[in-house]
Amino acid sequence: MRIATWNVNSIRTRVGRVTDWLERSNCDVLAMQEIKCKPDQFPFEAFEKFGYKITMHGLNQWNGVAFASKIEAEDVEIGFSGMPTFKDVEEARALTATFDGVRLSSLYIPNGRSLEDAHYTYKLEWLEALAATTAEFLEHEPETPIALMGDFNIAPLDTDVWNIDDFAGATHVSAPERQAFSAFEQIGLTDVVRPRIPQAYTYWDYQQLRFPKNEGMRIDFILGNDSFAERVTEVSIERDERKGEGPSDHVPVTATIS
DNA sequence: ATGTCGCCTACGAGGCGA
Repeated sequence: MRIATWNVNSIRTRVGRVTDWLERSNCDVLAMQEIKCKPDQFPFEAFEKFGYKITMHGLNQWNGVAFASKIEAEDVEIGFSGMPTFKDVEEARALTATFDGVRLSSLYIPNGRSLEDAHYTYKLEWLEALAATTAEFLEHEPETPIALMGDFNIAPLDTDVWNIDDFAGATHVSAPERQAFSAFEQIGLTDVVRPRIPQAYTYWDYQQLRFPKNEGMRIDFILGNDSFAERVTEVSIERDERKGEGPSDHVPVTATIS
């Protein structure tokens, strides 16, 4: 089974590129983030044409997460237990389902905006709650293979950004964010891509020629428990998907499991 | 060069979020 995660930055704008990639990539389950639409706006037919079923959660023009899969999604869960709200508003940032016995989450972690912003506190709380709920799940079902997949909006290592000196005082690299990220490792999840691809970016800002200059960030991850990680046979970061006409600012990250 | 993109409202262009 080949799975992938991709922040598509609007599925309505990107539908052609996403279905083109699915057709070429032999992907069984794609976790998408930032679909940026409500259910009545989602281009279901384009995916159905290529044999993919859509499971989605979108509330408005912001955020939004989904799966496109050749495999039936079972036990679908919107959000997660204890998921924080922002100013009492629930956001469309988490969707979980089981595919052939593998439990996968599509996650769009809050950006944080700046270290002084209320969204930064929200980001840290959101990550802490996700780790707590995941830890509880793993205690009850350690044998179930699971993976948290998505745009974490955190660069865990200094080498995950093009120049760490440019990130002084910025989000994505702060100690609290990195600590929140490492909490997933403490509860038994590991990044299944990094051991096989030690250095690569998954995101390049549209601004300031970041991609031509290869000034990117590694912020999209697949974190699996042991039951998942031991089945991984191959991974990739689809850098070519940042090229050409109308790309997302993120590229797909994939894992093949036996 | 603040070298971009995509959403919204509401019909032109500005505001917001990333």
